[in-house]
Order: sequence, then C-alpha cells, then structure tokens
Amino acid sequence: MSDLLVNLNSEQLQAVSLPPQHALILAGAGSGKTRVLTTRIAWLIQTGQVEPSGVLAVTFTNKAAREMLARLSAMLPINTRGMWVGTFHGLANRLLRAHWRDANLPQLFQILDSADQLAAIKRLLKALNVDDEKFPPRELQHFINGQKEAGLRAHAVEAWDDYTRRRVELYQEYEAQCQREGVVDFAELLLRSYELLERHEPLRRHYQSRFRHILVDEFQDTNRLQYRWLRQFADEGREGAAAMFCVGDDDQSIYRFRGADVGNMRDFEREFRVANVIRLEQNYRSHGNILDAANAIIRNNANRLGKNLWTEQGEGEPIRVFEGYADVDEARWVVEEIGQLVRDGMSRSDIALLYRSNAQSRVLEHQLFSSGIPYRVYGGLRFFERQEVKHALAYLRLIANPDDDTSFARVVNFPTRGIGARSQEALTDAARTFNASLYSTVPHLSGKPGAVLAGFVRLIEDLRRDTAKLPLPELVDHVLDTSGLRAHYRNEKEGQDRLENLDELVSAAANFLAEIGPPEDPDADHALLADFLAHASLEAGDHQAEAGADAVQLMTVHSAKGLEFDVVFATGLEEGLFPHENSLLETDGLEEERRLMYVAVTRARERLYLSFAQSRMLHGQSRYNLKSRFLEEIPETLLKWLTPQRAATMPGNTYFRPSAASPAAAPPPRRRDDGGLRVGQLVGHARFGQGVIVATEGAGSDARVQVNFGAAGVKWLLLSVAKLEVA
DNA sequence: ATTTTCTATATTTTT
DNA sequence: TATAGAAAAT
Repeated sequence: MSDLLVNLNSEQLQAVSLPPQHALILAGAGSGKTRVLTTRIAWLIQTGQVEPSGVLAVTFTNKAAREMLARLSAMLPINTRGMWVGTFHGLANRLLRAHWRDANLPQLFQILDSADQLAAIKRLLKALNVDDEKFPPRELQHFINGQKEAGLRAHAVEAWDDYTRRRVELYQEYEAQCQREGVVDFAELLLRSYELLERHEPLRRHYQSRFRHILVDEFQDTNRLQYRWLRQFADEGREGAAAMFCVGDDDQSIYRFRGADVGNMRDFEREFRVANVIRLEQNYRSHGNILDAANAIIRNNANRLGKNLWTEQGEGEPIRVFEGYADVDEARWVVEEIGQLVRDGMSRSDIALLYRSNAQSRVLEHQLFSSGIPYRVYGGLRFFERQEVKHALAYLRLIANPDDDTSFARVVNFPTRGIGARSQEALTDAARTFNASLYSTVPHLSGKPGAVLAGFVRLIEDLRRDTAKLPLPELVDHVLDTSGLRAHYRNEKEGQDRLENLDELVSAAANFLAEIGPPEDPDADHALLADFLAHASLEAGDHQAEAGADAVQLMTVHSAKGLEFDVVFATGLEEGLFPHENSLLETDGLEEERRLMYVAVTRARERLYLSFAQSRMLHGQSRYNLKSRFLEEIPETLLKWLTPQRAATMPGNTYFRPSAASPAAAPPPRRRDDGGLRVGQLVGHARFGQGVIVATEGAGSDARVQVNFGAAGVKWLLLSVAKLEVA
C-alpha cells in the first residue's frame, strides 16, 4: 500500500482510493476534506491511473487552489504546471484565452470585476437615457448575473411583464456593449466557455478525452451554471467519461444569496447515478461539547442530506455564554477575557472574534484598541480594489485594449486634464451614433472637445508605443509616471498611502512575472500585460493586513469558513442580527442563517464563547434585541453561563396590567421605579411570545410600550389592553 | 472644475 | 453612526 494512504481513517481511505467512478463526499466540518481531495489526486497519479494532465481540479478561491498545488508538490515529485487546478473563473479564463477566436473574443479581452460591471451598467443606463430610479443599477446587475447563471442569453429569457421585458432589453444592450468593448464579466467567463464547448464539438471531445478525473471542492457552493460547466467536461456522465469526485458539506452552504445552489448535490447524485456517497463524520478539530452544540443546532434544519459529527477527543470545556447590557459591555468583556487568555500563554492569533455583519466590528475594535491589544480585521478593501490601483489598472487596460470604455471613462479626466462633463458627453453621443468605442470615436470629434480628447488619445498611444518592449514591472512603472498618477497623489495631502500602493503594484507585477515564468507567446506585444490584468481581476489580492504580527483575528462568520482557531468568540447572538432580520423574509432564509451559526460554532478547536447584548447601537440608535434562538437550540448541559441567566419563560402568572379604573391597585403607577416596564425589560405576551421593550410612551390609560417580539415583529401595545407578563 | 451640502441607506460576498 | 452619491453652490 502506498504511504500516501497511511494515517487515513477508513472512510477517508475509502474515498481516496475509490475506483474511477463518480463519488460524492459529504465532508463535515473539520473532517479532513482538503486532505482527502489532495491525497486522492496524488494517489491517482502515483499509482499511474492518470497523468497529471488528465486531472481537472476546481476550487472556489485562489487560496484553496494554491494550497492544493502546494500540498500536491509536497506529496509528489512532479511538475504541477500541466495540471488544471484552479478556480472556476480562472479555468474558464484559461480556456477562453486559449480559444479566443472560437469564443468570438479579442485576443486581449479584459475581465470586469463586480465593481467594473456595475460601472459599465451605470454608463449604459446613462447612454440609453434610462431612469435609474426605475431600474436601479445594482438590481439590474443582479438580474443579468442571475440570467447568466441560469445559462440564459437575453433572447432566451421569458418575460411576462413590461418591467422584466425592459430589463431583458437592457440585458441585451449590456451584452452588446461588452462585446463591442471586448470585456467579459465573471458570469460571462463561465457562460462563454460553456457555450464554446457546447457549440464546438471537436473542442469538447478534446477536453472530454483529456480530463479523466474531475475533482470539485466546496461543491455545495456551486451555482447552476458551474454545475452544467462541470457536467460538460464529464460528458454528462456518460459511460467511459471522466469520473467526477465532488466534495462538499450541505450544512456549510452559506452563499445562496450569491447564486449557490445546494440542490446541485442531490442533482449530481441522481444524474450521475452516484453509487459512492461517502460521509466523513469524524471531526479532528473540535472538542466534544463544541461538536455536540453544532450537531444540536443543525439538527433543526429540515433540508439536509444528513450527517452527524463525532470526535475521539474528550468533551473538553463547557461552552461559555455571556450576556451584556449593551454592545459596549459585551466588547469590554471580550477584551478582558482575551487579556486573561493571553496572560495564560495563548497566542493572540489563535483567537478569533466572529460576528454576523461587518458593522459589528467597530465596538470590538474600539475596545481592543484602547486596551492596546493587536488585532487584524478581515474584509474591507482589497489591494486590487483600491481606487489608486484601479486607476492605474485602467491605464494599463487601455494599452492592452483601447475599446474598453469603462477604463476610458475612468481615467479620461483623472488626473484632471480639462476634459469635463461637456466634452465627455459630446464624445459619448458621437460614439453612440457611430456605434463605436469612445477611444475610436475621438478622431471624429471636432472643436474644443475634439482637441482635448485627442490629447488624451495621444497619451495612450505614446504609452503603448513606449512600453511595447519593456519588461512588465518597468512598463507599469512607466505608466504610473507618464499618466500623471504619481504626480497627482504626491500633491494630495493624504496621498502617501496611495503612492505606496502604486509602488506595490509595480512589485505585484514583478512577483507575477517571477511566478509564471517566461511568456508563452513572446511575439504578441503586451500579451503578458493582458495576463497580468486578468490576474488582477480574478484575484483581488489579500485583504489589508499587517501580516506577521501576533494579532487577534476579527472577521464575519462568512469569511471564517474554512478556518479554525483554538478559541472562538461568536458575538452578537441576537434575534434580528443573527439570524438577521432580512433573512426571515426569504424562503429557507432561516435555515441558511442556521448553517451560518453551524459554521461559526465549528470554527473552534478548544474553547467556544457565545455572547449577546440586550441593547446595541445600530445606525446611530439603540436597538433592543432578544437573545438568538440559536442559543436556545443548544442543550443547557453543554453551557456554562458567565452571567446570571434571565428567565427564558415567564414565571407563574404575574400579570402586569395597569388599569385606569383602579389606579391605586396592586401594580404601582410609577412603573419605571419598581423594575416594571423599562426599556430593555423582558416581557411575555400570550400571542406574540417573549419580547423586549424597546420604547415607552404616554402615561395612565394612554400608556403604550413598543415591544420587539423577534420573529413575531415589533409591536406597539396599549398597556390598558395588552396583557403583559413581567419576568 | 471643485467644493460643500444634502439625502438616502445600511447582511453576508470565494470569483 | 458613517458613508456614498447626488445636487447645489462656489
């Protein structure tokens, strides 16, 4: 037996060494998913069952792809360059670059990231004089991407109402604009390559016979188009076709809002007649109590393929629960606790603070900062998304492809060179009538606009000529100087960081060059530049981070997926926040929130803290929330309350009912003083259940209180009418 | 062309 | 609260 297979448990071993048949691996959190995937590839190659070139391995993130390649080269003495390992979008890009003519694209086509796409849509609406109140650009973007992910071109979309008919027209116009400009968005990468193979049978046959093993990571996060894309390579699962090996966890599907469709797992099982469904249920990450809590939570979901994690490790510590009066108290407690952990010898980087939404990081950051504890926040602007970098990239893109109107519009007057709104409008109108790109329309323009714009075109032409033979980093450097970007930021008061980022872009170009080696086609001018630009679009770069330092990790639960920490604080466990109130309106929204909670809990190795606060500042005002229902789903026996637990159910029948008829009766009229009805007070209602008082108003028989009943909504109740129980 | 003032809006976000 | 984007003022 190969030494690759030692130290695998029996299910892992079974999965890794499966015959070339379709397989679905249901891999629970911390069950060794990545290990199984990479070992499977290594084993197939080492046993001579497949050549490296016969492997197609797909991941969602560049990080995951890089990690897979790194692990593979550690396991096998092979050159990984012939292997197709990458993200869906990266591989689609690779395909389209190789067959750009057949795909009806310019050789140096550019890739729009989400922000570029939005800008392109806004520009389109403006050019067509469409009211962007009626057709909000973001909504249109979502619509277009949704259609593409369903595999539908504009002509194939069924529209039953005028509104949708118009949106379809705009989808059509958007496509025409992209085609004219030689740009493709993320969804287009997939759809275009899918259609290419569908239309081009010899090409399809070629890839179908080349790839013998297709392996997919995070399969629960695939969208419909991605699934069909994969199915095409596997020849729809026909006899003799490639074997599909899909690894995923339906319980960790948390990207439905981005088009992910867990249904792909069931469809895969059915359509490919998958005989091998293997469950990896042994968890190597967390202690027993943590796993028990995770299992207890996820058990409440109805739509599951079914799985129960277990561990050989002991039950470990209880799960600690803290209730704060306000978000500030919660944050203060978190920071104190961290201080203690660090004093006990724990590394700060082994501690994670998780929250549902980014806005919640502020209070935590504030407390950490005042205590002088180093921390690192994930999320926010990434390198290639920064304004100055985007501007620089726009110049580079114009060199590679002058028809890219998005880039043209972005920098035609940045730095300002006297090309104001009037000139730009004249150009847009002319381009529209010529049905040509902005760049190519400039020579047709006369008068003052014509003159100033010609100056800009000359700048780009000069840049293209002067950089044609320059190595990539020097090319970038030259553009930064000649475009005037560097000078602009030098003169800006707060421009220092931006200048540094521009320098960083030159380094990024150098790194890129070093990584990919010599260009494949040295004759094509700027081919390397186009590759670099694709890289910039497909990999937005690391979130800003002071790497190296031993810092506490702050991130949303979403970005924590796939990570693990010795100690995890899951904060803000409140109704309305987690589960988020918006999710309750969506079908199956609550189940997705619960999966999110499951992800949060399973990040912890040794110690898990769960916390919530009675009041929290949100959008500038205090909100009063109930504790999250997910807390109630964890058996009490696993918990250790660090604060006294407030009654979960109302004791007895202590009705509180002020009555105008008998003002002197038992419940005193001055409720504020006696611990009766205060803001933040927990109350019970026969129909709406448990709630928390958010506001009070009026007095005597007019006295009203506003109560947040969580799922049942926020209600105003007249005290003289409503029966309220007081805890 | 640039600055200021206002107004709407506020989950999550691998590519 | 804070931020982005638009409208208005300079």
